[in-house]
Amino acid sequence: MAAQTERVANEPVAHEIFQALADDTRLRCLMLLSTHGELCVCELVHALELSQPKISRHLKLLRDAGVLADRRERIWVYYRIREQLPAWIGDVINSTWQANAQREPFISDTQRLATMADRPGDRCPG
Amino acid sequence: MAAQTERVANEPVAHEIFQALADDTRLRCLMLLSTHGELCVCELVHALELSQPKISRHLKLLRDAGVLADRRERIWVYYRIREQLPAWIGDVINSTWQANAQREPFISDTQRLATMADRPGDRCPG
DNA sequence: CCATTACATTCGATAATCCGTATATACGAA
DNA sequence: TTCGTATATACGGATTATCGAATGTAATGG
Repeated sequence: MAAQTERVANEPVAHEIFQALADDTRLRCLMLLSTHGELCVCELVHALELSQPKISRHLKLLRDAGVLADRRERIWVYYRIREQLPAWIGDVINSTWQANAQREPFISDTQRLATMADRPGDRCPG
Repeated sequence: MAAQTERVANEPVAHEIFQALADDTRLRCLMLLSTHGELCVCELVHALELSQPKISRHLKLLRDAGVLADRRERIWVYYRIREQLPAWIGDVINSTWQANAQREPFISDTQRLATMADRPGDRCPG
């Protein structure tokens, strides 16, 4: 009798996926995540040079759209591309990365992330 | 001295492409065009069962985004996916079609197009 | 307890998007 | 020229997106 309210995690509707990718900030986050596996909010804030609330809002939207998953570890929240993401969406993300990784703003985002000091994941900070 | 106003048809920015695909009507048009090569406005109006101004507006947006090209033949205007479209965008469109062709509303759109009477391209109408 | 750091959310304003309706334009036939 | 069909555009209103600034919450350490 809960058929109406049951949440079966339907396949996402295509145009809603594209809407999730249709923003510069979200796409920049996604591009970094597509090659770095997992990143916490503060790493994305640093790499994109944008305000923390702005990044946070966009990550939430990507999570609600079913594209990202998150995980808290100590004080950090790590976002990643959802493992159960339909294959075609993964293909779209990968095609986009392949074709745009060498263009701005993705080059600079990648570089700023690479040269970021005191990243949470770093071992043996001392 | 016209460097500022020169139009070099730059590679489109990724998030702008996704924005063009981020609408149900536009995506439905694009899915039909991805398998039918060329369709005129009235065929899309029939297949999608939407108003002509609505279809027309969305086609214009896709053309302005660099995704579609158009061609007039007699009283009809045929739209098609632009040949010079960057490969990755073609890949995105094809992935989307492969993964969604068997879902609504794309099934019904395809069927209504197939059963449309008096299509402009038809030869020997008598 | 308090302070700090990381992250999330709310609020209010601005801007962008989308639509229906009405009208304009283009072409071909008579 | 006048009409009919096909397509494009303009207008106005409703909805939705996005943002900066401020505030709220969660975890850690002292």
